[in-house]
Amino acid sequence: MLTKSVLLNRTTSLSDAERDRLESAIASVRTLRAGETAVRQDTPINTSLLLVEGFMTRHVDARDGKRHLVAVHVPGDFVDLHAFTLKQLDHDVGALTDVSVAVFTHEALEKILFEDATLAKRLWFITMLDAAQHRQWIYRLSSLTAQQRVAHFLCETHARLLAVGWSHGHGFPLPMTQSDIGEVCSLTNVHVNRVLRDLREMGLCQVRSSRVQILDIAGLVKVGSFDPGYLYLNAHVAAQAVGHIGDSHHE
Amino acid sequence: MLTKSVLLNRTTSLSDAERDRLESAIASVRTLRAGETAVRQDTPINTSLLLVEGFMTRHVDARDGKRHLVAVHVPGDFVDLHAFTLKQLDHDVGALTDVSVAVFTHEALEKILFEDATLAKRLWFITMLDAAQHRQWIYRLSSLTAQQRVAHFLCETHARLLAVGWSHGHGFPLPMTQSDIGEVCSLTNVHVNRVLRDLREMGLCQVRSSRVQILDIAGLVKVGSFDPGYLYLNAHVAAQAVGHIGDSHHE
DNA sequence: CGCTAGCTTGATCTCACTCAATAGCAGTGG
DNA sequence: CCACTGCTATTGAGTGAGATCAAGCTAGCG
Repeated sequence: MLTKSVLLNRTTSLSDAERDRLESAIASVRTLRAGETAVRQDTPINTSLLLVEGFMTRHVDARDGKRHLVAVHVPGDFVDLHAFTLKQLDHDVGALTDVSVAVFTHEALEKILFEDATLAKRLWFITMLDAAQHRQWIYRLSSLTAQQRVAHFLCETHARLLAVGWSHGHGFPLPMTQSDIGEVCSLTNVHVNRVLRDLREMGLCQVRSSRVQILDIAGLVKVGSFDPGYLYLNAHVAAQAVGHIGDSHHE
Repeated sequence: MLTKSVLLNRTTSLSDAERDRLESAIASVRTLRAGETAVRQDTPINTSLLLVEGFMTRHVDARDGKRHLVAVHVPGDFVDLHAFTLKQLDHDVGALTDVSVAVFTHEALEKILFEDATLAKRLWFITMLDAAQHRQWIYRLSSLTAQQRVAHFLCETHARLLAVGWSHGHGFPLPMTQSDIGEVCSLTNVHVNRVLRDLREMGLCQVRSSRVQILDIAGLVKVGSFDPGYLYLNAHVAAQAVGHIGDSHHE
């Protein structure tokens, strides 16, 4: 089953029994079209979604109609597990591409919480990873320049996709427009464009139509001041994410 | 006991039994001097701290020596409960004032997780509140101007202090320098100074030496586009936080 | 073929930063 | 008591990174 491998990749230390348990808690698998809103702000919900395939976003809408992303989700992410305790969200969840998601009822999660504290702690951990990423996004917005922010975001996304096998070190899918990237880094689409040109001319990476090609990961990491510690990756993936492992070891 | 009332205020829906249970899990109470670092980044820890008295911060250090706050903690906050699952933090925790903190061993928390799933879920919820605040900080940095950011931060802090009885609607303690506020809002101390002057001249609030006096909460809320939904407060406090309850009802 | 969404480049503007100087105030020590 | 130090607050002048405005380009698609 597809979800199984996704769960395996994401939370590496999950035991077989735990994976089985989680998988059997899946109520259904839904698909959404690109652009659809999966969960709307301030709406009571009693399910949480695990992203199986595709990309999703979480974003807050500003009063003036602008929006800002607070998270980009890749396959294997539990996109709104935090709703299990919050019961309603302070932001929207949307599909960036056509996606398929595994639906967990909160009832089923409650059962896990009461019957398998170890697994519950893992789920809690997953939501804490999310918070750690939020903190890094705060750091990115507060302390980095436009060029550094974009580089940092690309490094982060690359690292996370590496962890789930969606990148092999040389490039990865990124189904986002330059305006979308702007909504992550708090930049206008115009300025994102200029920054991407700079990164290209510096020989670091090429970003075009839904795909990022990495030319010099170590350089990109340096420009973005990227340190993957906050992603709590295993050492091997972390090393690869910052370019400390030669590409020749892989594929 | 002091901690009891703090716990009561913060998580309103805690039952007596749960409060007792939590309180009995306290291993010790420590004090720290203003400026001390309670928890250092990337250092393995096996305790979590509940702030009983005083103010604390969580901050990430940038490469260039600058730092940026990712959270300001008020009495009643579980400042590093997230360490229970993460085991080491991606940021520092420091004391803004002299503080006293209740120490919980992760062993004791583990016991709660295994024996009292309902209480464990409340603790999980508390960590999710934290994440919700992180998201709002991202929104603040990305979508608001300097003036709006400062107003928003003041509204947030006021709302949180209202919830724990440290504000009565007209003012509250805020032991932060203008540079500290700058590290929250990603502004220089010089600009924070100008913004505070503006807010004063607009008749909204006065911020001086560790104390904020609120002159027009509704106006401040409006300037900061503040909506306390993300704090998940009870309706009464939320209404008071945005100035929808006349002051005459209180004190 | 025309339409639309996304990408690209140039010119101008502005909000907040930087640099700089002064003032107030608490603590400290002679 | 005053001199001295250090930290915080305040105000002014000049600067710059990124926004805004505007125009043209490219490519997919009905």
